[in-house]
Amino acid sequence: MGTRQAVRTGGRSARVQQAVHDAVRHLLTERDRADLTVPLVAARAGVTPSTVYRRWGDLQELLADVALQHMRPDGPPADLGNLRDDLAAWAEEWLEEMSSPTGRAVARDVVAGDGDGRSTGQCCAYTSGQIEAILTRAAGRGEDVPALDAVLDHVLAPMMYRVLFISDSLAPGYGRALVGTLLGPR
Amino acid sequence: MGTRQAVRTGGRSARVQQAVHDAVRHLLTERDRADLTVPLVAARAGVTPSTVYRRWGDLQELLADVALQHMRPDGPPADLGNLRDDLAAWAEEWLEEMSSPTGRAVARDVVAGDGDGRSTGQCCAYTSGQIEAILTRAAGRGEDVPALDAVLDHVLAPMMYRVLFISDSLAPGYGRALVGTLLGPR
DNA sequence: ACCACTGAAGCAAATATTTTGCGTTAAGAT
DNA sequence: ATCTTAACGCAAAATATTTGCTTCAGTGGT
Repeated sequence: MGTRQAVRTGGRSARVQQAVHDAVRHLLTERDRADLTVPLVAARAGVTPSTVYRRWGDLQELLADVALQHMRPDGPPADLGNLRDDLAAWAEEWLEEMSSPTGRAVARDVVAGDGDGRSTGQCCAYTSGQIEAILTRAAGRGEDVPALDAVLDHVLAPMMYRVLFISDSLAPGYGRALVGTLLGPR
Repeated sequence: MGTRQAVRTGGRSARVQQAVHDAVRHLLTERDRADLTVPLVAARAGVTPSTVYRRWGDLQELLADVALQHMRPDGPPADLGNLRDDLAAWAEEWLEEMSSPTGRAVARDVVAGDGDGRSTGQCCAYTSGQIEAILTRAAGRGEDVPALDAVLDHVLAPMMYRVLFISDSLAPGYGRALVGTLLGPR
């Protein structure tokens, strides 16, 4: 019984994943999402369709995967010196990214493309991680901090609800207002 | 220039819609949702696939349409005599329906299947209508009532977030607790 | 550095699906 | 009762998906 072979993460596999992701992102800028197809993406990526089908299963899961990359935080949350401003800044930035047509589509793709709970789970992990970083930092300063769940319930959830369900443009300062409601008057 | 012809709502069209919806609901109880296809649904409904494609566009939109029926309230919200209990009862009932695997799938279908904002919009209309009925009734009694948006932000949104993004089972009393946070201590 | 092992990609044939043109049926308006 | 045309059925054509088999190239062992 030989050694167990590892999953392949580098080299050609990595290049294919990169090429396919790039192809999706590029096509999404020049065509309507409704007429994206796997063969189209594969052609643009210089890959056979069957490769895409075997790795991602179907277009929905591929879109969810690409959407997740889009949601991955690019760095630790900004440090403005106090909890209220840190949370408000993070919320406003999140809204800025997610309330655009592109952002809304990203959110929908994440929700739509998870047979199991993988993509939504990873999405939660990203945002929870960012919020936790903010809370931990504030606790280190000696501030009173709310529970992570309270922030999810009363700041993130309302923003996500509006992004997913309501297409009206959002009032500026909405994120900051939610933080104000959570933390109470200054 | 002749009279504009109306959309057909009754007779054969209605029967086809009914048959197709029934077929989807039935198949969903005996097969995994991943291997539902339009031809399969059409066969069960006794209809040609092209009929389904022409009326609904694709499987996702059909599933969203069926999911919407599932979310349509079956009556006015229960009247327990005061705002707090009315909201709490409504929230708990909503959770009961939507936190099951079936309920989660329904929510996901509504979000996934809307190219425009039709299905999410209708979904909002249903829930907003129910909440508004509760608020209006309470106002008629002379109670202080929160704004509709406040209920959406701090009661419905957190519940929807958990249904869509977190697969853990929900703590009993979660809906009532959210209402408590919104309305303040009794 | 080379080799053996095998996961992942390519290719192409077999299936399944979606789209489309056209004839037919029946809902709704006059 | 009659007319108009939206919506359905059918079948052919176009696309997309699955699958068996072969080839290619990371990864770990020597």
